Amino acid sequence: MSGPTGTGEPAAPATARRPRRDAEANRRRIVRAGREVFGARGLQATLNDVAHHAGLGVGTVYRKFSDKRALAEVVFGEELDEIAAMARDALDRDDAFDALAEFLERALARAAHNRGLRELMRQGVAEGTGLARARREIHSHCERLVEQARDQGGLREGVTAADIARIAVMIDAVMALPAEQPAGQPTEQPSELWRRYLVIILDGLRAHRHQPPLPEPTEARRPRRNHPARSTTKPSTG
Amino acid sequence: MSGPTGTGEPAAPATARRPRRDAEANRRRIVRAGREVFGARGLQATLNDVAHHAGLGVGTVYRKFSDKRALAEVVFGEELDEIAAMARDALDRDDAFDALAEFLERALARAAHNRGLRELMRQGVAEGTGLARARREIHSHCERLVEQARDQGGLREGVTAADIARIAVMIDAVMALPAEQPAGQPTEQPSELWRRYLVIILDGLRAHRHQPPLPEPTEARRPRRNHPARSTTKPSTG
DNA sequence: CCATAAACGGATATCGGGTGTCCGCTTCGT
DNA sequence: ACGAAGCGGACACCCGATATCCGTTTATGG
Repeated sequence: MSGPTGTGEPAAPATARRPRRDAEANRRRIVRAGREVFGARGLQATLNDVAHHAGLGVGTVYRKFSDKRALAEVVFGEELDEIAAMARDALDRDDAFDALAEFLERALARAAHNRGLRELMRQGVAEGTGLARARREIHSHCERLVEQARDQGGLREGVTAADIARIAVMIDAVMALPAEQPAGQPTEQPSELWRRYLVIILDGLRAHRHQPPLPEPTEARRPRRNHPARSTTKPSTG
Repeated sequence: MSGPTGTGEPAAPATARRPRRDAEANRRRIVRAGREVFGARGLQATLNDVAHHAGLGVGTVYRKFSDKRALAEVVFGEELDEIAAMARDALDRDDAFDALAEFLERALARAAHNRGLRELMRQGVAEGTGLARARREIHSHCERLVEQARDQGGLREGVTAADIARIAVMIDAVMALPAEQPAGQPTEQPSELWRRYLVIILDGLRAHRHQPPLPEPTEARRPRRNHPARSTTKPSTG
């Protein structure tokens, strides 16, 4: 991430004096705390929260990261890079549809435990940051995966990489749900309910005999059409 | 919130003096403005906003509705009642799956133009309000619809009314997306993209030959299991 | 071991925006 | 026309996030 250093820290002179050992360690502690706090409480956690969680003073945090955005950029940059790696791995699989499905499952499982990451993806990522780079990498891997899956005949006609991103958004929405507990157990562990809907959606994404084309290839054209929610395999006798 | 009257206004004595004509008219204007403003800008719009939009002073609004919640309750009560009516209508159709699909489509089309309504559904509805009543009515209609659709063999095994609600939440999530415009037109009309995903999900909801059971019937049990995202009709040669 | 610069801590000033009140003015209704 | 009911909207209040400032502590190397 050198060259276009857009990470948020004040640039040091080329002939940089080596910083104090403990200062470097603290920086790492802050990033770690950031990951934990943002993960658990979301982006709305304050840098004060992060500082306290790291066992450090607010001042220290603000000296190393000009503001919350700067820290978030580092924290979620790492996170996104790991997800990009998952996508890269998926490219090696034989069955592209399965690869896509498993990638989604792995990436979303990661997101399920990381509220901040989910919020970040929802509100989008500023161009020119390391985040944007990782996001782009993920997207391009997905494009290739989608293409392969379609060539292999496993994927419904008309599905694009953009769809994959939006499916992630949808699944994310059910993760964000209040998580009602029907009866007893006070355990507040993250619900696994989202997997249920991933299965449903993946089944809707598979190639079948006589599927009608999906509406709205990718833009918001043509508000014409009467029953856009009517689709495949009607239970008709035919 | 005494007795069943839970609408939010300060209760008047039983022998109520008829209010001034203009006062009543203003109340209606406020509700109308509330519907428009909350619909367009979401729940975070202030009562000041609503007042201004209604062409009235803030004081007037606060005299009639103690706070934003009170107004929202009236505004979205009406809205939810209309959706409940849609669900009731659906019960008359012959094919229950189609009825369900069309209900979803109609209700979501409504939601697509009403940001406030969507926000409200996302964050849930306080028990004891008129909203909760309407929500319950919708839910129970959905239950019947789901039951019928399953009996008719059109619906995948294990789908419940709660799923329907969560599907609405998922679709809502794509409505909330920033709505990127790929090229030219500056028109900011509400995207119809969500229909695409409704189709996909409905296809995943239809009964097919040899579908495996959905994971997690309704609660968050069993974190065991290795590939929960693997499902139907593998492109296997069989 | 001391001197000194670097790093730290955290109390606190600042800011911003939503909320809801208050009271002088206007309008309705009789 | 007169009093009560209703209205308007400036503004005081509140709350929480942000970021600074400076006295104190600590690493480092001479």
